[in-house]
Amino acid sequence: MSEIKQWHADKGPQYRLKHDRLLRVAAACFNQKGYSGTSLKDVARQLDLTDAALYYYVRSKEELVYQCYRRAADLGARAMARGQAAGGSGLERALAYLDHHLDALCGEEGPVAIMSEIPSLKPGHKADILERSREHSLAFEVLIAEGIADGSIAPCDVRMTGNAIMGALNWIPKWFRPGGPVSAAQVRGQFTEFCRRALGA
Amino acid sequence: MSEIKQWHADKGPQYRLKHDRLLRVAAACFNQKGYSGTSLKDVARQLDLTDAALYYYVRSKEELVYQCYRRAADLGARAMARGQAAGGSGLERALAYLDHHLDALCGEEGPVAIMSEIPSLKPGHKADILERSREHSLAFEVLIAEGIADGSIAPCDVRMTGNAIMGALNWIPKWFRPGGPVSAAQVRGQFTEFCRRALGA
DNA sequence: GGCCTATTTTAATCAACATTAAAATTCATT
DNA sequence: AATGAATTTTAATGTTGATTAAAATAGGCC
Repeated sequence: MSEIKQWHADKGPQYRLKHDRLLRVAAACFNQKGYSGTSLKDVARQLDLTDAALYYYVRSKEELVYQCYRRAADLGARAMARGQAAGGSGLERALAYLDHHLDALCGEEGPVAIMSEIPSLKPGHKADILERSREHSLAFEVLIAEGIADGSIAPCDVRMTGNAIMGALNWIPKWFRPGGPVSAAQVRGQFTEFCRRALGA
Repeated sequence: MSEIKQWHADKGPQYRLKHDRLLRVAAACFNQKGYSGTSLKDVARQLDLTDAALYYYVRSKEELVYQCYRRAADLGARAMARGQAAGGSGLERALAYLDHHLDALCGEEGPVAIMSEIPSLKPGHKADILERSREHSLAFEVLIAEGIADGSIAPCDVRMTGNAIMGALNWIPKWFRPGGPVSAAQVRGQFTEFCRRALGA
């Protein structure tokens, strides 16, 4: 990550804006067309740029993917932090986290990349993303465990339950389209409702 | 599909066996290394073959993916059929389906491909897989609706709930490894248990 | 053993993108 | 208007891995 900081450090706010836009557009492309299905030209076209121009913002396609995933991980981590900081029982905090994460997934922060291609990241990047993922899953499992301890969540296999809910969450970008038949608010409400039922004691 | 029938029709049982083995190995590769991360050479190596030899079984890499997905869809459809045929309330049938599908996902039928790369299929294949997917989702939603009608499932947004559970299910091959710390039987039991809680009235 | 088919290999070929280098343009600042 | 940094384009170049064609091998059957 220090590499990226250095790479970005000196650039102005203009740069940052466009770079962020790039990540969102790329995430949308990867989610919709698949990784191998999206060429840099595809991404560039949506930004009114040439494919070559992307290299001003990114070292390689691999790094573009990596940064998309990193962004996704950051958003997830932020949601998790908020959830943990929320008051109430374990269940309430878990749901608060989910609500925040859903907001990121479906809301204005733009599309978030589904991490389907972690394995084809280069070793260092892969390790980084995998570590963050594990951390995230673990944090969620802790929330569940705390909920069980305080009686707000029904006893269950924590690992399994965590995996199930994370899976359901990760899959959302597959079927949710902003501006589609279902609104972000609906998804948010109904999904947390679903989880409340699934977890509640 | 008629194309594949023709392609396979005259081949003997030897062929069929190896072809089936190919699909399983390929599915495992795609799930573990990602689509772009697995070259035909990778797949071939695991079969003690040369990459070129695969073309005796498959027209192209795209078709290999397609057939993996088709196999996944077939297994899903079979599980669904069994679930529908099972007796009991809507909830019981839904759970029966899930149990069968989990069996296929984690059991001896070998690894089942995660459909992450549908968008990069060629139009005809894409349409075919998408249609089957929709059919499958719809069938599951019907089960849920019937469960609500007969009082075995708590009222909920059927579409949303279906998507959530299908997402959780589809994600399983991402974290489940046969021979890993968690047994297939455990996953099966705990996952259906989870769904029972989530759905039950 | 000889013949026909099924299967696999060897050795090229090809094509699609990713990537790079150099040149052109934009744009703020003076 | 002139200068220099930031941004983008044009025009090659490379590389990876899919694909193909022809040749080699294996195996059942007469």
